[in-house]
Amino acid sequence: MRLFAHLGYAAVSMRQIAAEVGVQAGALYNYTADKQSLLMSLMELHMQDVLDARQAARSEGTPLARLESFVKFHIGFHLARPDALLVSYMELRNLEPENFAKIEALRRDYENELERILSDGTAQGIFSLDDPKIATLAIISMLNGVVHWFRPDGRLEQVDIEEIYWGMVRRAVGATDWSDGSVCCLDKGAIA
Amino acid sequence: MRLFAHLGYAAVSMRQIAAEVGVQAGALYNYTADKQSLLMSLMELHMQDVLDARQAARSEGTPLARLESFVKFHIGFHLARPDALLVSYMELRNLEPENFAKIEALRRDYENELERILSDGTAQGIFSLDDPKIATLAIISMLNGVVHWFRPDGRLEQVDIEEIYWGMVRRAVGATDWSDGSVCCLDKGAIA
DNA sequence: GTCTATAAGTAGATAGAC
DNA sequence: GTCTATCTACTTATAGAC
Repeated sequence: MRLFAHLGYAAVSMRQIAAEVGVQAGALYNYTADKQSLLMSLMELHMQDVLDARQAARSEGTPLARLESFVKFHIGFHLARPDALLVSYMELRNLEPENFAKIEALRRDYENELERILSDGTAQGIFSLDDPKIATLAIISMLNGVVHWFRPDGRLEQVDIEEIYWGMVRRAVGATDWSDGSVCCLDKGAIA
Repeated sequence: MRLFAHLGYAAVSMRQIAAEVGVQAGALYNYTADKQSLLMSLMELHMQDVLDARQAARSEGTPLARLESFVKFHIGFHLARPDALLVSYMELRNLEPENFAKIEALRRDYENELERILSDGTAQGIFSLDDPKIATLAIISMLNGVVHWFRPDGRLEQVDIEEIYWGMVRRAVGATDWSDGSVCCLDKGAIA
């Protein structure tokens, strides 16, 4: 996973992988049918990991509370697995069509929760979104970007990063009902 | 550029590139010293393209106006060149160190404008951002995500997409002074 | 279950004819 | 300036000894 994340699937040879785990190339084939299966296993296990962890963490509540839970979960979960996130989003094009379809389905399951939250919140007038579908993709992209700059020994702790991103997402969706009692995005008339 | 964008630099052979442009592999070496130089040329020309176009389009004004200009420029420019954007952000790891440093410097020049806008707006109290540096990266990530789903023949026009993303960014930065006269992100006391 | 050796194919890059 | 042919190295994957 580390090699695929840093160098890319196509640029990594079975010999490099073997050297990294301390065996010769031939020995790898006792554990995987071929290189493609290895990539697929890594991605499938990770996606199942994400879905299971999210299932355990999700809870009912207002769309705003569910959104906060989702955003902080996504950041926190992937800050602990930056390589897996990089591979999951950058190596999709190296999956054979059948494998691609499976991973895409899992990814969609995961992202559907966010889309549902945004749709619910918009329907209830809690969020102000023109297009919850695109907002879903935009938010996921924004959150995923964290892996490109995050360093475990950097100036920010995980919780700081969760709060910064949560603040931006909360505002981006135009939430009108803030947990701290403040309000957002009223037009002039509403105030006057 | 199309091959690198869809298949990845490492997965594309010089023979494939030659076939795509209608020559034999050997003929390519009349135009590029080697494969790495070809990637570097593509990326460098694109980055210079972005910087030149942005230089021509940028204007003075409030941080909010400058932010709107930047966001819509970024979306519009890259919707016309999705392959170039994909390569610029996904093939950085395939650049040799010296080339990587050059491209990174150009990318930083470009993104520095956004960071400056966010810093200025925060200093003036127009935006509410905890960390303009991270907000810069978050916004760029969000905007770049558009290439993963955009299809020229899809349901949305370029201008629709610009507006949707601009709306999300405008709210994400916590802008208090809206061009249409509405306000955002006042706390309860300010209204009462 | 790991090794060495190797098969069969492809990679980037070059040489020299035309 | 493009071609064919080729060099050298490396690729994935397999075979068979231990």
